[in-house]
Formats: sequence, structure tokens, C-alpha cells
Amino acid sequence: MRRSSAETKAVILAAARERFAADGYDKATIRAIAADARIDPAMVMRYFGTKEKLFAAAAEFDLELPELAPDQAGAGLVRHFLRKWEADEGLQVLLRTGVTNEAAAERMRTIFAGQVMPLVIGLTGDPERAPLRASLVASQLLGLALSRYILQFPPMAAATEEELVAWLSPTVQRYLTE
Amino acid sequence: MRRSSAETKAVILAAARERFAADGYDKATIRAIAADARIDPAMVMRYFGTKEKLFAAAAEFDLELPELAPDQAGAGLVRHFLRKWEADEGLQVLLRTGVTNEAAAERMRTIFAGQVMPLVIGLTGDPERAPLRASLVASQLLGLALSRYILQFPPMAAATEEELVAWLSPTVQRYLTE
DNA sequence: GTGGAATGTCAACGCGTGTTGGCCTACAGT
DNA sequence: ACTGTAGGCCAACACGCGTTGACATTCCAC
Repeated sequence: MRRSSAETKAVILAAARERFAADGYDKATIRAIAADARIDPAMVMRYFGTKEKLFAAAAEFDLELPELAPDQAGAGLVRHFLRKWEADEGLQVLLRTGVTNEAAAERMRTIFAGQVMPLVIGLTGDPERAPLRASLVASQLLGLALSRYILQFPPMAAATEEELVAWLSPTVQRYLTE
Repeated sequence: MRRSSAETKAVILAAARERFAADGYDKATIRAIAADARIDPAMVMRYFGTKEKLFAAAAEFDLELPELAPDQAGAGLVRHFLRKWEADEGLQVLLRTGVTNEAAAERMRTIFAGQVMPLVIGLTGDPERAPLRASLVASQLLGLALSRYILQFPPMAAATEEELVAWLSPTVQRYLTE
């Protein structure tokens, strides 16, 4: 026994998150994940049963949206989202996979409906249009992540956090409350 | 000889575009494309040499950006982009693939640099910040496509073209000229 | 009508994949 | 010291993939 069961499971999960985030579902092979974790591929199956179940565990994700004053929600959301993206691989895992995998897309819709929507409903005094408002916010924030981190358009990748907050906040604020 | 060489090539290419657009690069197999085209997989190789070359042909794409008056560029761009997306599978092919495939991402950067940037430089009187402005526009338009067509957030997928133009135009206009 | 090129089919290859079952190996409890 | 068990490894499987080369068929040129 080199490691405890829980340790090994955690090591595998960390390697899986990295690989899924960098390569997406299909290109992140069990063998590659196992190699990163310095372990036999069979162990991955032992601990997680299936590649799909491993992915489900790796894609566990909480946006942890903070409470926000209505008039500063735009800036607050943009900044929170940028930092969350860089601190937690979960979002990247979901975006890289959700584009070609229906289960991951469904997961993103669930996060949207369960975490973004309620926040927006609370912020805006416009219950009827809140769903559309929330999805407009999501479209701008996901477009940001896509162009900055995934496709890496040079001007977007080179911009500072403050520049992006300055440019995007009015947009998000308008989608929320105007 | 059932068909002419050019006909067959066109049939294969059409099937390939559909499959790549729906499934992305990896899941769109040569065998599936060939089945759609009612042809033997070997024909695909005969006509296109390699899966990569077939993809390159299927991802051929021109945004066909129109000339736009500076004060109506926001609305014009949003509307043009929405229609282009629905009429031409090329963009969908690129987005579905560019997220996990570096070559396709590079292609998107090239289209961005060669087609979007020049338009924005012409529209704005701000040559220094034009690259960032262009990528902000791209982020909102790609985020729109992502949330409406790929992830299919219900409020976004259900919105009408006019609603989306009304909401997004001011954003794009501001990124361009404000 | 015959030869030859163009179009199409078939079967197989080598490879990488997720997944499985049997076999070690080292520790803990007694 | 002995044994049971939890942790780990190895070899193999069945499968689907891109790709290949040999073979069949059809049509045109002469």
C-alpha cells in the first residue's frame, strides 16, 4: 500500500480535471490521465467505474456567485467570473466539453438555471424578462472566456483584468437592470 | 460511372460539413460522412486524401461582412452574424471544432485578424484600440452563437432575431465606436 | 468492338481506445 | 509469525477508427 484510497482518488481526480480542461472529453484519455497520476489505467476504473463517471466527478462545479449590490452587479460579475475561471478548472472543463457533448451542455444549462438565473431574478425588478436578461449576461461572459482563454484572440488574451472589467461591466449592467 | 467526379466530391463535402457542424472533428467519422453520402469510405480518401484535408475543405469560410455606416454598424453586425450563422454551416464547423483543436482555433484567429479587424479599423477612429475593440465585438457575437445555438440556453434559443438585435446592438456599437 | 482510364467496392491493416479479470504485494490485526 | 485484505499492476479483450491496396464496373475514345 503506497497511498490511502482517498489520496489516490484525489490524485486521479486532480489529473483528470487538468486533462479534461486542457483537451476536452475525447482527447483526454484514461491512459493519459493515469500516466499523469503515475498510476495504472485500471486504477482509474476501479475508483471511478467509468470514464463518464470520472468526467462527472471532474465537472463538479459551483460558480459561488457572491451577493452583489444592484448598481455594481455588472462589474462584480465580470470580475468574479474572470477570477473564477483562472482559479477553478471546472468551468474550462465544462466549456471545452459542452460544445460537442450533450451531457456536458445539459450540465451547463443546469448551472445556468440554478445559479445564474436566481441571482438575476433577485437583482432585476423585471421577473418576466429575467430569463432573457440572464442568458444575455451568460452570452457575454462565456464569449469572454471563449475568446480570451480558449480561442485566445491576441488582444483579448493580452488585456488586463481591469481593462476587461471596464469594457464589459456596462454591458452586463445594462443586460441586468436597464 | 454513376456520377461525375465533381458531383461526388460535392456530395461528400456537403455531408462532411453537416457532420462536422453537428458533431465536431473527432465524432464526425469518415465512415459516417461516407454513409451520409451513400458512398464507400475509401472514396472520401480518394477525393480528399486525408481527414484533415477534408476538414480544411469543409471549414472554408468567408464572413462576407458588408459595408456598414458607422452609426448603424452595431445593429448591422448582429443581424448579419445571426443570418450568416443559420445560412452557412462553416461557422458552426469552426466553433464546434476550434474549442478542442488548435488548427481550427488558428483558423478562427486568422478569420478574426483578416476579416473582423480590418472592418473595425475602418469603422473606428481609434487605430490604437481597434484590435481590442474588434475582439470585444467578437466575444459578444461568439458568446451569442455559443449560448443560442450550441449550448442552447432556453431563453436565448427562443428569442427572436429582432429581440436579439435590439439587445445586442448597443453593446456592439459601444465596443466599436464609444 | 476493344483498350484504357475513370469511378466505385471490398476486405484488411495497424493503432489507440475503454474496459476487464487475474495476479502480485505490502501492510494491519491477531 | 500468519493470514486476510486493500491497493496496485499487467496482459488482454473487443471495438471503432483512419487509411491502404487490390479488385470490379462503367463509360468514353478510337
